[in-house]
Amino acid sequence: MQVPHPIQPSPPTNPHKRPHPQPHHQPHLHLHFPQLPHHALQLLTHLPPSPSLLFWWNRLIRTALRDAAPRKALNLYKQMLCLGWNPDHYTYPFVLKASGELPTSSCVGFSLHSHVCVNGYESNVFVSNALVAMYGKCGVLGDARKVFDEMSQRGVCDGVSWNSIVSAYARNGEPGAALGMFVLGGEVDAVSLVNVLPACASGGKEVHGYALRSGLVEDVYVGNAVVDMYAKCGMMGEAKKVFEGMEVKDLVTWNAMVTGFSQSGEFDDALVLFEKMWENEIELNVVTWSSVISGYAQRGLGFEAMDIFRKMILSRSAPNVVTLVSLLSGCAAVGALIQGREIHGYAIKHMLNRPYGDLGEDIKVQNALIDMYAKCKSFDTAHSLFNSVLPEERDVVTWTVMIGGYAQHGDANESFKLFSLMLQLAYIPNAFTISCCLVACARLSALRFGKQIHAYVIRNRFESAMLFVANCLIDMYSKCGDVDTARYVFNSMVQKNFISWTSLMTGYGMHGRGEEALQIFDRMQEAGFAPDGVTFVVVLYACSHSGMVYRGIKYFQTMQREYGVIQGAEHYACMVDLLGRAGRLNEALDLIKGMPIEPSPIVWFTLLSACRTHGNVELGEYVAGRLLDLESQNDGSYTLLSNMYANAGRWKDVARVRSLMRSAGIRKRPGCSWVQAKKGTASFFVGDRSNPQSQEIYELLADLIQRIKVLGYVPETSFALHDVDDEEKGDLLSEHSEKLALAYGILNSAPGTPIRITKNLRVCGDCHSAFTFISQIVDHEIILRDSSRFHHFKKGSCSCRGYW
DNA sequence: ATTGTCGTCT
Repeated sequence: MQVPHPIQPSPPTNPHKRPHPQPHHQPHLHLHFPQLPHHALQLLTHLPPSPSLLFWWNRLIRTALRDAAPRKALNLYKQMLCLGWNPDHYTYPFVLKASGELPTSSCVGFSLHSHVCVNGYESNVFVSNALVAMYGKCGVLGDARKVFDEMSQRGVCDGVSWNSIVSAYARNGEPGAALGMFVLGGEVDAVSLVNVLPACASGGKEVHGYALRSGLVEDVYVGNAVVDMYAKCGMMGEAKKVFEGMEVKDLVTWNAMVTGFSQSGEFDDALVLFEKMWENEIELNVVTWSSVISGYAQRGLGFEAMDIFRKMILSRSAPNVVTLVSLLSGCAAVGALIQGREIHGYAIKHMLNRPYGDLGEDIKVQNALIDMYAKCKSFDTAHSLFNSVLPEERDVVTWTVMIGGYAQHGDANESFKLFSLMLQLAYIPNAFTISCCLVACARLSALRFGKQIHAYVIRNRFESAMLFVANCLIDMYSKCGDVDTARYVFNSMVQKNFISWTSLMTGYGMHGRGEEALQIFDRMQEAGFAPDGVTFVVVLYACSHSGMVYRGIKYFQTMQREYGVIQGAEHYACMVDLLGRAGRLNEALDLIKGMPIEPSPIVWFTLLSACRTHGNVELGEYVAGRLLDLESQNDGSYTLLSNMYANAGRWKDVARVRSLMRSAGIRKRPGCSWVQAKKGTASFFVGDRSNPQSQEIYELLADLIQRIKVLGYVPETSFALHDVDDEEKGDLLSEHSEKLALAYGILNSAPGTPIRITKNLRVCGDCHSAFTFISQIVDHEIILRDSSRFHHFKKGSCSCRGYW
């Protein structure tokens, strides 16, 4: 068979096959190399290996690389090996580049390296340079450096070698080493600048200056890298200046600006630029679209992200994995299940299980889908999707999204099961996994499990993520009722950030330890952290839960003047709570009336809650009216109003509210409590008799109530009736979920150990009083967490000192 | 032949 000469290939002809239709915009390609890959491959597979024809294999591999199909390139390489061909020093740089572009493991790279050595090409400078680059992209810095050092010992390093090693350090989070090698390298070209600019985290003014002086800034790659460097440093002013000064801009330049604005919080500017790209009829690529979609998604604007996606499809731009992952995270953020399903359909059709597609890419879409379904509370779909991913294809994110989904939106116990299964199957959790488990612990107040996770963290050093993990531990310990251990974790931190301080302060606030919270507030400022809006919410919350009315007012008054933090609706809500708990209802009302911004439902709700506590029906009715105008679907508002009437003995009004609720189709959320004991977590609804120990529980409860009555406990009948629901029988005082949980806790805990109870709603007043008395006669400290705060009952008193 | 810019998840 006649084979075209390799140097000037003439088109191979096959009369039996019509040429494939070629895109119209590539006429030259069509003329010179029609169907090159297809026919050449056919020829090559039928020819005996010969060095003079190796050219064709190399050419095929290069073509695959140009088509951004590295897996295909590697398959070609495999194929040629199978057919008995020997690669040469031209082949290796291509295949090494291909393996570097695969998002998954370095295994391929290692075996290619061994092929290189076996065939004796490691002394070729091109091959060695490609090896350095490949190891850099696979994140194997040590081997990149080893190859580089061997070259430099032989004295064969060229400019490309230096550029490659700089790039290796820069892209693997070693900016210092990258800059060091850049300085050592001496010879500087455009590529050197492009490689070193990402390492200039705190501004690369010098490199930018050099680019200007040398004229290399004219190179559009260099200009883009400069724009991107400023954008990543948050110096959008500088970025914009460079952008406007660039004579040659390309799509990447625009994209870098759009992303820069979006990531530095100036999303409106990003959108302006995006519009401008439309107007200038710049052909947008997948990066542009993904960038805008991710901008919306990160701001929780899932529906807007969806609109951009539709626009993208209409303009015939092909979404890729990144686009879908961004989009799904937007759907997850707003719980947009329908839209999420739409994306799922799109993914099945266009994205998953493609030939030459990469499994390492597929798993990212799968993870994002699982996350989306879990956050949209479709746990069955999420779990079956999770199960459908083969265990060997799962990665740590697959596990983490599933664990996190259950922890935050579903069954936290399920998180624990998954976590232990994950460890059994020898997957390595990362800081995010740990964080999700700690969220689950906090939700259930599962202190024992939380301590096990803490122990795991100590055994398996989390080095660079330790700050993040420790912050999560502080939160977990606080929410599990052990703020002293939270403090211990805080004290032992080598490095603290804003979140560390805020978390601990929140912890003290929750436990009514306002003095300590305010000490932390002062120490935090001494440590150089300026308080912001969130900090003041925490401060005011701590004051109100500790009865520190005067100081709360003081902070509220000075936060704007002295700290420059503008008062938002959330701060007003805290103040209403603070005044309300102290019984200063009219002052709270005046505060709301004087608000410069529209009062949010939560502000009115807080006042209504205070009206109920203090039995001010007249004001309560007014407040309820305002509240229901704003938000008529919240079961809590109706319950408060009804309880308030019950308190005042106005049973007709109670019935009126109940029927109002019924006609609006609103049901009271049932109270539920759970308790940790030796046997694990047990949960109880009102009048619950499903627990196997039910009989003992009710007997113990009756006994306890008899005994505390002697001590002066009087059942508060107003509360007894407050929860009476026409449909619910047996809603008696003694059957409240928290009382059942307490009895279970006493039955199943060793004397002297604290009993930890969590309730989904606010604790009822009668239970609070009963708990106080019971703590006098049992050998247990009782730690009760309700939806508002913690109550530590000890020897006949409660930590909330009446501010509950 | 080899080194180069922009977008993603927990």
